[in-house]
Amino acid sequence: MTGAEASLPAPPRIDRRRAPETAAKILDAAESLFSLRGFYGVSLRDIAGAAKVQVALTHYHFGSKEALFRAVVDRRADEHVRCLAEALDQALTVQGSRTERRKAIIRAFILPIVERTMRGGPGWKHYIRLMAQIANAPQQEDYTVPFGQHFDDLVQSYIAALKDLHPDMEEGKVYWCFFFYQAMITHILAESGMLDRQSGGRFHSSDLDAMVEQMVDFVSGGFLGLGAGPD
Amino acid sequence: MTGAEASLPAPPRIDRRRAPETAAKILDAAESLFSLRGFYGVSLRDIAGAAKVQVALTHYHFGSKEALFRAVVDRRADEHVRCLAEALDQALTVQGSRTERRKAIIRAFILPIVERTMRGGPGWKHYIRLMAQIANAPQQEDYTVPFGQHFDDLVQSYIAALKDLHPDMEEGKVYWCFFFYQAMITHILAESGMLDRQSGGRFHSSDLDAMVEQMVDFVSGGFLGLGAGPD
DNA sequence: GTCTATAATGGGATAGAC
DNA sequence: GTCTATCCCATTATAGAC
Repeated sequence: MTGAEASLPAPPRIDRRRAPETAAKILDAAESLFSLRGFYGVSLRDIAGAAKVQVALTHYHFGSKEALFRAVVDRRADEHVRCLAEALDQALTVQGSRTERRKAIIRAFILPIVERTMRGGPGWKHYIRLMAQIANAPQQEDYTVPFGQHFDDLVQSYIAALKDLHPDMEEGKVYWCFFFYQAMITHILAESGMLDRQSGGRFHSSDLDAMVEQMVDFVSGGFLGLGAGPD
Repeated sequence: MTGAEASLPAPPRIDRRRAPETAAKILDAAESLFSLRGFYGVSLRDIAGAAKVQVALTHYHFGSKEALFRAVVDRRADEHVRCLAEALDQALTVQGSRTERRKAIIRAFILPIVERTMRGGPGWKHYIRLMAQIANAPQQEDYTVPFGQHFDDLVQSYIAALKDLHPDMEEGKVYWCFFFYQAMITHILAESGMLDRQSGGRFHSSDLDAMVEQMVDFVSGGFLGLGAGPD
């Protein structure tokens, strides 16, 4: 494959540093593979192979497998969190009935994620799937730590907004509602294909646009089921 | 426990096979470890170490790592599925308003699982967590196959019951509701600790008894949000 | 600073002892 | 039929070439 490397006149240091993008290629490959098979299901060889670089370059650029995993999360985390925070801010300006305002907050949590999954390019799609997988990991595996740091305080502001909107609800029930909502999102974004199988192919969990409004209505109804008062 | 087997006059092939329980010990250890770290996150050495048997015995008794994983699932799958089927049958005998009947079906899906998790002993707890982890695995990883086989047709009967109860709902919306419900359950049973962190320890996702009724009310409300008609 | 060659360990699986 | 000693390869990590 590397045939004809016979005559090499004098290429001094012509393309020294031909790897400004090596680290990015490794990150892209790691993001994609980790999101599909999890931290343990992917080896550095798999990642290096997909990125078409030497195995040990993963080590050179990131230090260890766990550090690489963290780097994958960190690359997009700031934008991810900031974007959700902005969506919440905007939702809080919505006027209307309590149901309308509740749905606005609910939608503000799922829509930025779905938007990035569907229209942010493959990298974002993989990143979101990876987030879902981290959130699903039982207990506090070492590698899941970065996710909690970036995310949990943002969730607090969503819950606070929903508490303000429902002073009549028991505080605990607001927590349960949002917890159930997050659980739905987490599972769905992991793209397990469950709906696809069980509906015999008639509906697809990857039809995220169609899903968002169903989900908003379902969760809003769930709040009513747990005691949210009338408009 | 089986102490005092001293005087055995003529034990021809008496304790040949002193390992009737070796396989069970391996299964128990595998069940526990797989449920915590997934298929890839556990090595046969880990399992053998936890079971206090030689590494290669896992191979002797089960043939391969993947076959062992299947064996773990298969051991309890029949009882698991049968128990859910019975719960559905019983729920369908409930009389009352449509909301009451809907909640009965919803409860019949989560309650048998929670019962086994909480009061079926550690083995069941680990098994349920393992089921959740399989359901969360993206796409069709090889090792996830057994789960789908055992489970999907059972889900069909739940969906059919809910369709019967809601002839006024669009068929697709019933699918979405049940899909959302399953997603919630799946994530929660994986025990991610998300609620525990985000509520500052005030509520625990491991308080399953407290959770069941919240969940039933939430999901029932979700059906209303997606167009289920009045009682 | 960037990459290649190589080490040291842990992985699943097997051949043969009892 | 049950278990032990061993194999070969994949894995992460490092030491040193450019």
